[in-house]
Amino acid sequence: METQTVHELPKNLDPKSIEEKWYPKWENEKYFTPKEGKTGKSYCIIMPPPNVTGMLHTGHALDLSIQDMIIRFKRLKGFKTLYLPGMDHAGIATQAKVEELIYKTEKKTKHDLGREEFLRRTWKWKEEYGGVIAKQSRYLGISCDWDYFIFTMDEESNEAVRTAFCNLYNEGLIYQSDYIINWDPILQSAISDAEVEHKEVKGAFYHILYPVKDSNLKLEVATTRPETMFGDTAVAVNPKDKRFKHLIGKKVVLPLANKEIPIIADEHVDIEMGTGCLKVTPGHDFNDFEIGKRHNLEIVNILNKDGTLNEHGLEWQGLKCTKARPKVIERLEQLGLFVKKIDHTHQVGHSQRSEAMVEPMVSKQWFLNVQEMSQVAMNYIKNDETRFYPKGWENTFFAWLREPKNWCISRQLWWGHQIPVFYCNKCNHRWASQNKEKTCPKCKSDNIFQDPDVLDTWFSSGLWPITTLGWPNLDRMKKRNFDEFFPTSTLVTGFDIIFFWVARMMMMVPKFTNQHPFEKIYIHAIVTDKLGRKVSKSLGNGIDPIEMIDTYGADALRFAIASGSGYNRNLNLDPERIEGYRNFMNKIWNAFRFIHPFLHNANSGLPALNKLDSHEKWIISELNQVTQKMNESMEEFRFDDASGAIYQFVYDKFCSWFIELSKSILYGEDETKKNQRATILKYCFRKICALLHPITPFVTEEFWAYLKSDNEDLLIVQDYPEYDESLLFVNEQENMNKLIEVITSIRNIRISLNVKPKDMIKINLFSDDDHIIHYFKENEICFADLAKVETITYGKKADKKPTKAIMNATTHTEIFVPLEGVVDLAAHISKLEKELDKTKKEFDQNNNKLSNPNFVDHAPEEVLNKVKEKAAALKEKIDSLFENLKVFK
RNA sequence: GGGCGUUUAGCUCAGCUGGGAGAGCGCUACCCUUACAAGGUAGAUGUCAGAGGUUCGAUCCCUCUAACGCCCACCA
Repeated sequence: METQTVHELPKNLDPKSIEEKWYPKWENEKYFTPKEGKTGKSYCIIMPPPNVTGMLHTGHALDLSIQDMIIRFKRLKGFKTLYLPGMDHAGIATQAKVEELIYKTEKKTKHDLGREEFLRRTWKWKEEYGGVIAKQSRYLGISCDWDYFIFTMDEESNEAVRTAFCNLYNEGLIYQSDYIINWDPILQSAISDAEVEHKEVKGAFYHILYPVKDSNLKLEVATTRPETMFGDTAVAVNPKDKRFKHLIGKKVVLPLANKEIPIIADEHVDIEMGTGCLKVTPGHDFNDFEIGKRHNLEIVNILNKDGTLNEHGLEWQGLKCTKARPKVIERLEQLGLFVKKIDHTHQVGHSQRSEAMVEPMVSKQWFLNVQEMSQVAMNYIKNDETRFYPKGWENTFFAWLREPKNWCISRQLWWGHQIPVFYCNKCNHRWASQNKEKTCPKCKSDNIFQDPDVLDTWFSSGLWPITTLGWPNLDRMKKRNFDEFFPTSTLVTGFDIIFFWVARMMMMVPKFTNQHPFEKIYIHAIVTDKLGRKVSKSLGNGIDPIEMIDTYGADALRFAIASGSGYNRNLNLDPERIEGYRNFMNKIWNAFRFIHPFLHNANSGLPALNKLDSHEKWIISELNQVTQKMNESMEEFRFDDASGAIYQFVYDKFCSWFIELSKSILYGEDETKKNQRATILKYCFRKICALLHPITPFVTEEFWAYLKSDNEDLLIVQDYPEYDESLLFVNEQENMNKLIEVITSIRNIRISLNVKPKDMIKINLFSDDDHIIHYFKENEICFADLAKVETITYGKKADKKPTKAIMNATTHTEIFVPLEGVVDLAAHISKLEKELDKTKKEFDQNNNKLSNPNFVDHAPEEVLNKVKEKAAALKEKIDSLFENLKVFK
C-alpha cells in the first residue's frame, strides 16, 4: 500500500511552482516584517540600494542572496530581523539615460526642455521604467520588508540630505572653492577622484623651445600636452639644478601667445626628468596647480566646458585638445621652436561613467572637508568596533582614508539633490537652508536663487544607514524603529565599493549619530566568468540570473552562490555549477518523495534515546555535527563551508546510507520499528529543512508544509537547529564507518568479478576485533540489502581461509568472497600487491616518524598518539595482505 | 612607482592557529536496482608555480624568482 502513494509527488522538482506559491504568501502575510524573537535582540541589514536604471545582474543576485541568507539565518535564530530595501537615483546614469531617450525620440537636448521639464520627464521615466530590480529581486526569494522601501529622492531622503548638508555647512566643513578638479567634458560636470580611472594611453613627449627674454638662450621643455601651453604661467626648474640657476627670476616669452612668463624655482621639478625644465599650467594640471599656489601664479583657463579650446587658444579656438595638438606642433616647427617627439605611454585619467578623457580644470566647486571624519572612521575599525570579514580588507579601507583628499561633492547635473545653498542677488548674502527659501533672511529681498548644482550621488548614499531608518525626523525614526536597528548589524557588499560607499558611510554616519553605522562588514566576492574575468557588458560574459532562475530555480542559484562565497575575492558562477546544484535540489526532492508516504507513521519529536537503534543514533549524531558546523559557518559568513557541510550530510550520509538502510524496515512487517524509523526520518528531514532554509528557502518551505504539525507556523519563522551534546554518539559513528568501509569493499569485489547486481553472494569476514564482529552480526540485514550478501561466515585472522577466493583487507577486517569455478588469480594478486605497496608507503611515512627520536621528543602527545594508532592500524592491514598473498601465490 | 592578491587533480576552487592532500564538475567501467538516469555502484588523477631557508616535520611560516590579476599614484 505504501508504494502507490509515492506517485503523489512528481518525480522531478518543479522550482517554479514552488517559488510562485511561497513568495507571495511570505510577502502578503507579512513574514518579512520585523517580529520579536526568542533572543530579544534585533538584527538589521540595509540593502545597498540598486540603481533605479539597473536590471538585475549576477552581482546583485550575489549581493542580495547573501544578505538574505544572513537575515533568514538570524530570523530562525530568534532575532527581530529587518532587511531594509531601497533604490538609488543614480544621478549620472539616470540623467544620461533620459537624455539619450529624449534625443532619440524628439531630437531635443535637456537644454531645449529646461531644467524643470527635464526633471519632470525623468520622474516620469522613473515611474514607468525604473525600479525593475525591485520586481526582479523577488524572484530570488529575498525576505526584505518592502513596507520599509525607500528611494534616495523620496521626500524623506531629501530631508536627510538637506539636514546633513546644512549641519556640515554650518560647521564649516562644506566649503566652496576654486580648485582644480576632474572635469568630464562629455557629462560637462565635475567628478570626484574616486570616479576617475587611470588607463594607459599611447602619447608622446614633445620637446619645445621657450626663448628666454633679452637673450639668445632658449629653454627646452618637455610636455605630453603641448596645446596647454596657452595656459602656461611659468617655467619651473629645480633650485639645485646648476644648469639653470642663473636663469631663475628671468622671463621667457611664451611662443605663439607671445606672453612673458617667469622662470621660477620649485622643488617639485625633477632634475633627472625630461629636460629639467617644466612648463607650469596651473589651470590644467594637478601638480602645476600646487606649484601655482606656492608661487602665486596666475591661473589661465584655456578650455570650454566641452573640452574645446577657448579664446586663449587663438586660431585653434573651438578645437578639441587632441585636434589642436598636431596643429600647434606644426606651427612651432615652422617657427623653429620644435625639437623632437618621443613616443611615450602614460596613464591618463578617464571618467568612469562616460569614459571620456578627464580634463583637469579649475572651477568653483563645493567640497567636504573629510580630514577629521576619516580619522573617526578609521578608529572604529582600529578599535574593532566595526569588523571587516575577511579582515584583510581593512587594509584597503585604511589605504583610502589615511591621506584623504577633500571630497568634491558638487555635480553640474540636474537629476539629484540640488545643493541647498541660496544666494541673494541684492545683498550678496549666501546661506544654507533645509527649506525652499523665498526671501533673503538678511535683507528680505525675494531676488534670490538656489545653487544650480546637485550633490554627488554618494553624498546621499553615505547617509543611507540612517536615512533608511527615518533620520532626522523623530516621528519617522520612532516609526522605523531607529533605536532598535541602529547601529545596523552587518553590511554586505563587494570590495569594489569600499572607497565609494563603505568609507563614506563610515565617515558621515558617525558625524550625526556619534556611532558607527555597522557592527560587521562582510565583503563578498566579485562575480567572474569561467575564465576568471570580471563579468561586464563589454565582454558580454554575464550570466542572466533571471534566466538561471527560470532554468534551474532560485534555490539552485542561491546554493551555487553560497557554495562559492566565503573569504574569497572571485566567484565563478558557471551555469554548469548551478545545474549541479539544481541536481542536488532534485536529490533532496526525491529523498522527500521517498519519505513522504511514511510520514503518517511518524510521531513528532524524538523517541527516548535508549530506544534508538545504532543506525538511528549514528544519523542523529552526524546530523548533530553538521548542525554545529552550519551554525559556526553561517556566523562567520563562511557560506561555502556551510553549504558544503549540508550537501555532504544530505547526499553522502542521509541519502546514500540512512535511507538505504531504512528501506527494509519501512517495507517490512514490524510496525513498532517502522513507526520509529519513520519518526527518525521525519525528525532528520525537519532539521535538514531548517538548516538549509537560509540558503534554499523555497524548496524547504515546501517540504515543511508536509512536515509541520497543524499548530506550527511556516518554516521561515521556526527555530534554527542547535548543537546538542546529548545527541553525540561516538561509538555508533565509529561502528558505522567500519560497516560502510566493509560494505564498500564487498561491492568493490563484486564489480571486479562482474557479479550481476541481483546475484547473491556468500562472504567470509575475519577479524580479531570481537566488538566489530558482534556489530556485523547484529547488522547482517545491511549486508543483504546493500551488498547482496546471503550468508556470512565469521572467523579470526589466524583461521584457515578459503583457498579459492578474492579478498580485500581493511585495517580491522579481512573480507573474503569464495568462488566457484575459474578465478583470474594473476589479476587478483597484482591488485593485492598494488594495494600492499600503497599501504606500505603510507605505513612507512608514519613509522619513520616514530623511529625519529626528534619527532618523538618534540611532537605533541596528541599528534604522537595519532601517528602511533595510524601505524598500528596500517600494520594490521599490511599483515593481512601479506599473509594472504602468500597463500594465493 | 607603491600596495594587495593569486599560482593545489583536466576545469572551478576549499584547505582556519605548521603534523592524514580535499570538494564539486568532468573522466573511466558496470548498472533503467524496488525516492532519484537531474540517478546508482565502483574507480583513476596531484614534484600543492620554481629555488632556498626555519623546523623533528612545510601546501601552510620567512626570503628570493617567475607568471597572472586587482587597486592606488601628478612623474612633466
